[in-house]
Amino acid sequence: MKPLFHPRVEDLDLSTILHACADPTRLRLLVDINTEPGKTCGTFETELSKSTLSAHFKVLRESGLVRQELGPGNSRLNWPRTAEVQSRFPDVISAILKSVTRSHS
Amino acid sequence: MKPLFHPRVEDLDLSTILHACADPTRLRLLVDINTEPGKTCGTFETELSKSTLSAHFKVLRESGLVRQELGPGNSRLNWPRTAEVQSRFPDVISAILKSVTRSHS
DNA sequence: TCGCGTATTCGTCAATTCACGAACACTTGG
DNA sequence: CCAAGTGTTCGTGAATTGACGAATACGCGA
Repeated sequence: MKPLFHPRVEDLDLSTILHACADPTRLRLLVDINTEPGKTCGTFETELSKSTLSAHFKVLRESGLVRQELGPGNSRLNWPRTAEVQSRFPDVISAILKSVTRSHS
Repeated sequence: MKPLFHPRVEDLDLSTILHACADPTRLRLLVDINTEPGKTCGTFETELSKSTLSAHFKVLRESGLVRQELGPGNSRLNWPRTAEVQSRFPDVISAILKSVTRSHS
């Protein structure tokens, strides 16, 4: 099987990361992954089709915001790479996540 | 003449703001505006055409990141609305701006 | 090995984005 | 009033995005 691509920390690009966060669906996914690390793709609440959701996860993964690891039964476990991203761009992701959870409550 | 539209603070939308920041050109403009408040549109270093640049300023303005004010000779003075944006989404913009200036030096 | 569950890939499609030049609008100095 | 300077608007075109269903790939339990 094909290994999933993940950018190295030194290759992270701020514009790419912001673009990944700029979509409401992806921002929601990112918050959920950070709230409940290790969730599989099928466990997210959404109205979107599987293929659309898969594409969004791909954007998050290739931007470096999320690490996807193979789980049981061909599932993907989604882990936040927030700490790694913060090492390159301090406070950016944490501030975004806080703003979302804050305005949502 | 037509007054330029500016969103109210309570109408700011995080996804819209992140989208505005996600373009490298606009991010650069935003940094420049914050570094040197009051610059006119024509004083930014760029290879882009006037119409393209004008469109980018419009995105920044309509997202709420920048206030454009009429200056002498039909020019536009560009002011950051960073403080206002921060009141809705604390630390988001400041963290982004710091990351850009930091990685650029 | 067969079938089920999970997720990706592919092809398509409508909508949006980003770029440009030409034309227009507005202010100001001569 | 005219010309120069500054930006916006409009029409165009190429590229990207975001959505979907159908088909495919993979792991695992029976």
